[in-house]
Amino acid sequence: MIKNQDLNERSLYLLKALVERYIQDGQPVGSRVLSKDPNLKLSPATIRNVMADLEDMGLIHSPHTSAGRVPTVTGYRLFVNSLLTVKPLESTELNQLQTSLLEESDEPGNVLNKASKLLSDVTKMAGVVTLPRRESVALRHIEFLPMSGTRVLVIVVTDGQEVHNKIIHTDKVFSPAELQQAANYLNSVYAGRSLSKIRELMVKDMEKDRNRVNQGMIDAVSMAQLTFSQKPKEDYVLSGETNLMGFSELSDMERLKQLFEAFSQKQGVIHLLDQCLQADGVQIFIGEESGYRAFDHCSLVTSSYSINDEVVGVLGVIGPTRMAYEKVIPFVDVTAKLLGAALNSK
Amino acid sequence: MIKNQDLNERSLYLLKALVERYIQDGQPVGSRVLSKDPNLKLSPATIRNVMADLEDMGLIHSPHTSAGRVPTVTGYRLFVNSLLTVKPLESTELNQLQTSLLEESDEPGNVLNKASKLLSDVTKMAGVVTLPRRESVALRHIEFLPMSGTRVLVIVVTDGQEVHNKIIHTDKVFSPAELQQAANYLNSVYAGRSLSKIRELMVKDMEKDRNRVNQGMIDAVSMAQLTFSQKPKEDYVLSGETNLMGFSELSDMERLKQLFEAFSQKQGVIHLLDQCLQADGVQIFIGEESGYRAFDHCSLVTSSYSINDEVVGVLGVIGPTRMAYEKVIPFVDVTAKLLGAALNSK
DNA sequence: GCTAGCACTCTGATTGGGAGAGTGCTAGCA
DNA sequence: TGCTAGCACTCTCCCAATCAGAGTGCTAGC
Repeated sequence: MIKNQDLNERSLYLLKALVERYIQDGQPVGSRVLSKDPNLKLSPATIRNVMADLEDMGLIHSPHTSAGRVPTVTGYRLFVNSLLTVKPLESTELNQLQTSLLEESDEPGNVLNKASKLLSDVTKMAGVVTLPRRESVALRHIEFLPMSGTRVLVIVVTDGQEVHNKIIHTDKVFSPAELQQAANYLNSVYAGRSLSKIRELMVKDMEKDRNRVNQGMIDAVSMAQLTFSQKPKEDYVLSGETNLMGFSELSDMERLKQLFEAFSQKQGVIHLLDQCLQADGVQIFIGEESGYRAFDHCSLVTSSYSINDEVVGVLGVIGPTRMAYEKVIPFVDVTAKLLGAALNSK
Repeated sequence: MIKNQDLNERSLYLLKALVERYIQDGQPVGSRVLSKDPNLKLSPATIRNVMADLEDMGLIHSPHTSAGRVPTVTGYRLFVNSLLTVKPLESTELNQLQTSLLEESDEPGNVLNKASKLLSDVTKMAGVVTLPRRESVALRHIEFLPMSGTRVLVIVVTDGQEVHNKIIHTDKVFSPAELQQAANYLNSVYAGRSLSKIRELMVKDMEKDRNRVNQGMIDAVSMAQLTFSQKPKEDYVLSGETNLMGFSELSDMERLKQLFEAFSQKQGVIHLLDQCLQADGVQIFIGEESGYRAFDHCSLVTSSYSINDEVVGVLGVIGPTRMAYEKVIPFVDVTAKLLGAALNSK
């Protein structure tokens, strides 16, 4: 990896100017243009020499002989890591964000939608927000409804403002009253705990109270186990995909198709986003760095968000590698914090 | 409107051949090509004369002087209305459809997903299925959960395999027990009725039993009214949008963007689909016929589907005007019937 | 009423030239 | 040694011209 020590200050400044310029107008940047930089009192010829060095180091590259230079992924990376001067949000913008996220809404789960839309609207790129991981989120309420035969509809309400439902197949047929009883039992004992905790507790409780266990409790627990046994399907909310169709770097239909297919297949994207769960603060994938072909010509700026100090999800922005990182990064950062706050306060 | 009486048999046959040919290979069809049709023993020159007539009537048109002919919307319309020879599904295909739709799944609402995916997979275009209208679907279960302050989370389970939830704001703060009671009351009295019926009944019941009404009932009914007062947001499941990116007639990025924006804004598309709720059997919009700019270069083949003999939703296929109507039409028709059956049987 | 023939038109692919932009290299200057 | 001026070179983009191919409309004749 290239560190900034490997380059003198002038080269770094030149790289910075070049990347900024390229991000601004999307054209390969030539030596003449850069020579006009007031901080850089150099002739085009000198700049060409420096650029040749940068090219040797793989930081920039020229599409063809007479076409100025364009940053490579490595170039962007160096830029983002050490040259970028982040523009913090203005307080008015921040207030606006805050109010629009905290605004009341009559549908649970809508905060996520709003966050996603916010991300895409502000950046004019695509916004994405993963649903809070059910695992680490507290159970608020569980409910069993009889369907035909041994099929039972389970409704799980969690702290993350989410209502999940699935169908389980029980061993025997339960009466509505029995189901009600089971739900009551589970609600009274386990509400407020995280799902992973609950799973753990259930085993212990059954062991410990073995002698005081009755059939109703066994039924209740076995139904809960059926419900929580499989990992819940992770999912995300995406918005502003269509914004991506406006970018010339994504105008290749085949590429665009692959990108959109990735969006609708979801698992690939989820896997990518999951990698950001661990990371602290803003995480960035530039171009091929994501290792995911469909995203080769995109960058992804993400940040995780938390409910009650526990990281539960990731949100971010997807756009062309040529994006205004200095604005997007702080924006994603703030939005993640605000979303966490919005989910906490409920 | 042009009727087939206005044209002699030969012209009609020629139009049919032309449309079929154009659908097959997407190139403007010239007189030479059609003259090779074994049923049409005519020289290219004669065919040109006939084509000139068809062009005068607005049924076909040529992109430029030396480029063969292409059907216009009116041409397609005549073709679809009276010339089309529909290919019924083979029984093996039908069985396959049936099994894949009836297949068990552990998530409610998944049948709709599957239907949509089926539509897109088979046709290689986009598939769409509207969610069953809650209005005309029976209430199975209602549940109130307290949130902070006067906010109450309402969960409504309907016959259409759907779990809906929304947040209402009550006038006063209710205890969990009161909420439970209210739900119990509503479930015992109104379960099994359609929502529109329930709304009607609630008013009557309150009038009739005025003397026997207690506070609990009033609370229950007022909460139900809060829940059912607004028209529920209609929605649909879309799949295979990306298939549309492969069609040359939709390769214009601006157009494509508008189409995809329409998909994600939803209301326009919903409005369009709603028009098919009334109609019996398969309904087709060709190109501009839909009156919706974003769909100008698309056709929409739809059919309504029913639960318990009541029409509750619409499903269909979206693709370029140049599509294999003779296959798509019966397929959409059958899928709608199968989906109805799948929803009924649960 | 059908067809053969012909002039005409339009597209699309190919070619060549010229303007513009930007480069690499070299030689000279501080 | 580092910077710069100058110059030849290369590549793209745009334009115009050309040409083959496809398909038409029209006319005259069967």
